[in-house]
Amino acid sequence: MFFFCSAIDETKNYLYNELWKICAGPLFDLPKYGENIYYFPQGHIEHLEAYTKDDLGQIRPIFDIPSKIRCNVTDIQLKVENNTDNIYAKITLLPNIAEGEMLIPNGNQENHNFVYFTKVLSASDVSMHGGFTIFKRHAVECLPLLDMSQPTPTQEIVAKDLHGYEWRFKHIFRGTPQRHIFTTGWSAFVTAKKLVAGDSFVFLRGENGESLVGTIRAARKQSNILSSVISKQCMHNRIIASALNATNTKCMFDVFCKPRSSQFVVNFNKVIDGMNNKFNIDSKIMMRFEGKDFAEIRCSGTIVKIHDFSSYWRNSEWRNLEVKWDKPASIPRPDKVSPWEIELLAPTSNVTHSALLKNKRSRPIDEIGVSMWIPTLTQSQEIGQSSVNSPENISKLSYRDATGYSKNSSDWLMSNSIPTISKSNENNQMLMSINKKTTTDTTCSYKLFGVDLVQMQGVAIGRAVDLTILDGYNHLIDELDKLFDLKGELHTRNQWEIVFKDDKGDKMLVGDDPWPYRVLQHSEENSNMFKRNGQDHKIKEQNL
Amino acid sequence: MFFFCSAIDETKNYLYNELWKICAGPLFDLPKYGENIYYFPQGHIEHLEAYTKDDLGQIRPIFDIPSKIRCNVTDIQLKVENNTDNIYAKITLLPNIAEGEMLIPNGNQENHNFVYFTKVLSASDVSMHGGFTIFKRHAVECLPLLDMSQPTPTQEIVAKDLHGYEWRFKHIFRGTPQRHIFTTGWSAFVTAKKLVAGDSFVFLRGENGESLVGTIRAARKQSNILSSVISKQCMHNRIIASALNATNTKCMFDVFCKPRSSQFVVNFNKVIDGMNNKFNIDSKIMMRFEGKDFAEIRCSGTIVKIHDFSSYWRNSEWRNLEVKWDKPASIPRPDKVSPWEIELLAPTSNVTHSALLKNKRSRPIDEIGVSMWIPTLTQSQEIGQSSVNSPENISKLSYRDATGYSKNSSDWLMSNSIPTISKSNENNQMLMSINKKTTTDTTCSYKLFGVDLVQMQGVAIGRAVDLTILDGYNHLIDELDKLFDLKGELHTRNQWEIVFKDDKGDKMLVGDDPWPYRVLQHSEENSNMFKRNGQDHKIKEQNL
DNA sequence: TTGTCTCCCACCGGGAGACAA
DNA sequence: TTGTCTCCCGGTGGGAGACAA
Repeated sequence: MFFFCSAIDETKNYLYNELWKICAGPLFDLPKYGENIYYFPQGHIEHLEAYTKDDLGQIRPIFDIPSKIRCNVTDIQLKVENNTDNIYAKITLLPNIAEGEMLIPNGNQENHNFVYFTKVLSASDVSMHGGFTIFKRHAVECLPLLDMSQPTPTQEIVAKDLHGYEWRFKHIFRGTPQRHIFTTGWSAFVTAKKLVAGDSFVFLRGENGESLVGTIRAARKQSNILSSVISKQCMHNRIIASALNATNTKCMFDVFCKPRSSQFVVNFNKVIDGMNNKFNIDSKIMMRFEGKDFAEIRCSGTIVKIHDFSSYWRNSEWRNLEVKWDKPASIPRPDKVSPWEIELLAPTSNVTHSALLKNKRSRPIDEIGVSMWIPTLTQSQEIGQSSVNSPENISKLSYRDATGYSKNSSDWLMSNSIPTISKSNENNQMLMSINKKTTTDTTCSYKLFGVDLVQMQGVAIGRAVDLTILDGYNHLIDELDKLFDLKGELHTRNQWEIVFKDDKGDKMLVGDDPWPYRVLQHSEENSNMFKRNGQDHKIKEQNL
Repeated sequence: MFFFCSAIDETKNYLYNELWKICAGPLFDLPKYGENIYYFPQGHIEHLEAYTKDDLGQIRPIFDIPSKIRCNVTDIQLKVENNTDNIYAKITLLPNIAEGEMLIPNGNQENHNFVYFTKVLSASDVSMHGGFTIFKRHAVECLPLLDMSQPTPTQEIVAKDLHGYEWRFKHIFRGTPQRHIFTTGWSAFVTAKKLVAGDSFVFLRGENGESLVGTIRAARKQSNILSSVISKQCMHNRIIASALNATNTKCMFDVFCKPRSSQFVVNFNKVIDGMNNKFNIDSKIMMRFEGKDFAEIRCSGTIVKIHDFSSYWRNSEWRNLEVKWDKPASIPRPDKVSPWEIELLAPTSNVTHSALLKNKRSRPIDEIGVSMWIPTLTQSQEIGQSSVNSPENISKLSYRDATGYSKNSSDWLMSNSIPTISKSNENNQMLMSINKKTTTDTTCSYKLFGVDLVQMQGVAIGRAVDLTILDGYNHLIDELDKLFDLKGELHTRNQWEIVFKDDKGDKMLVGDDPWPYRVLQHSEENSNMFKRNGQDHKIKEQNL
């Protein structure tokens, strides 16, 4: 059976959204409310065709509709299929008549803290006998603390899934050597969710103690083949009708997007930037993919053909570049890509420079291949019975990628036109200042990603903030507030200002530029995801 | 999940079709190849709406399309949903331009024999402990004989379902008192098919020993809600597009029909006849429904309103009659019906007569209410160890309905314009003659439905044929052949002719008129269906 | 630290007759 | 004849430590 059903509304709190985004993976580009996007009917058809078994061949659109339609996002609903736990987004699009962005209602996007972990399930985890082994780190950081004075400490974990259905797990600390295990309740979960080894389990715990669980299936065969009643022809008609309607009447219409499938709703600027790139035959390009265990992998290739227009869509840029990939890969890769999906690799510094000037979002890449974040956890991570909720216990989780290249932060910084942190200038200092407004230029500086020194009001305090684990300005401010025990004063911004300053002295106020949307993703040596973000165990002490 | 999938082709033998028809129930009017029908887009929308959860309210069709479209049936495929066992028919329709019937390829519709039973499952049948109790009659007549010399006779029954999947049941005769039980394998079947008490189990056994099993769900909540991705709007568009296309281009199109839902493909003559009826306010009418346990029940009512046209469809006769039912019923009944769904009850004999003249398909009804076939099984039905495959053992299964009114045969006979067998003339003689062609008018006559005398070549032999258990002429000829041990001579028709003759001496040759399509259905005191048709135990001896 | 194995035993569910409707 | 009950017992599967990677 193949049911779509919206999740129960009560569950759609911030945790629900966070879980949804974790399940969607880091490469899924969820648009924001009010965002200016391009809708590609051609990509929409391609998207839906992935879910039909009957291949009737390419159907020529009857009507002369544009290959892309500029729209504003007027609604986003994060949903989940009832029986498969597959997630999808219902996105409402309004074709925009006038240029420019919509006025976005500045919803009070409250800042919530949570912790989460994901684990790729082992054969034992899904085996008939026994339960689910929780990594010690995950248990310590994401589960309520057990009463270790007991001989075999036990508690019941209650967590809802995306449907709002409640699951109960017995969390026990036993065995020789001792370990954290989910026993009673786990088997039912595995059976109900039809989990197999290689699938992933996601556990989230919010600041109020509320817990959510989710699943991410390993890239297996697409099991959601649509009913034959809903023919390919019908889907085509539906899409063409929507697109026609959109261009003619400028009425809102809904599209349904699934992660790990054709992304036919793309940010307007991203499309424009991508098309501005001068791709030629033999251009070297790079594209990001989701590899095994949700790690982002980058593949380089060469453009071998450029289709000026599709046979059926006039002047379509959708997958108009044919690419030959440099190396074979275990993941499926398309041979035709769209300009905005890839980055141009500059063969000469000359071209690199022009590309940088033309497209501020592109950046030079030092090394092509897997560029994963390797966590360098300190020994102090072992948390004992002591309270972890005081500023004194706040410490740093330092992540550094294999190349020393601060990927996520550079994305963010580059969008602010601040010089790139890359291998070539990894020793530059990037300062973030929190200045008391009454005072002048005494700054506290933060060592970002283990690169910079840390000061506050001129006093070096040797603490760092990992931007990669933060989701936005409010979150950052929260962290800083807690870091210095400012008791919320930073939030009001009456007494403090937060300034970013690079090594050349250029400054920018926090909030001047949008925090880029991204689902953070850290891959570890065993490729399990881990995110550290919560209230109780948020930031741990680091000895400098 | 909600998958449609065509059954494996190998299973689509005659038994598959018979099982499908049994599951569809007696009221489902499956069209025939080449049949002239009316397609009602309005009814199609209503049909599909029954499977959508979102009620967006009535959507006004944009285009001006006719409320009914005359078509020929060019293909019929009997299908089954993969996970629910719900059956549906894919019917290909060709809008007909010229009047008249299509030339129907006279496919060699081979005559096959089979036996079957259905049982409404008791709480014990689906309970955790134990198996499925088979009624003794069903076991004796439909299952291979057990070796009763054993202390606990046992055999394995292997049967395929509509998907071609093979199920194995241990058939054992045990207990005190002894009874036939399916044990091993039954529980798995119940679990897999998600059967609950009240659902029905169907077992079919063909002449070659092949067995099929099926399920009929009790009228429960419709569980097949379509995906929200497939919106109501999309379905409407699809139907309107199909209908538009049909009227404009005269191209073939497919529709999917489900039993026990709006019948939007209706025989052309049935529609015309229905519309020819002069329905007025306060007209008394009768309509057939499927009651509990698939028994046909008849409900009488009064027309309280006639809509001359629908708001959205011009001159639509679809459900244009509003009915107030005389008595409350446990089954859901529509308050709006279409003329061809109901029969006009004549308040005066005058009107009755005119109705009969106008519409040869209508007939007077003696009694409103349940008119079920009550089997009058003879004691000789107890089959022992003796061979049952010889003509000597052939006997009669006599069915007679509660009113003495030979329902099925009268349908058939009336369509041949031979005087009605009804309560008023139940003592009339209806003769079927098998004449050796070389001889003249010495006839053998058969007592039909226990009314007539039996002769052959002028010799009374006191045997009868129950037309209600036969599916066509070939089947009839088979039975007669076996009845008189003619060793296939009847089939060649070289030496014999088969003639129907009524009490006024009117004759008709067998084969002159199409055997009416019908799924035979006999309801018993416990309302379980039973059909007696097989080879091994086909017709049993009757002492006259 | 964590994956896998095997052992153990409680419990579930299939299969039987008892008994009554 | 057939529906329901209870009893019985064997297999399954959840839960435990052992042990190795």
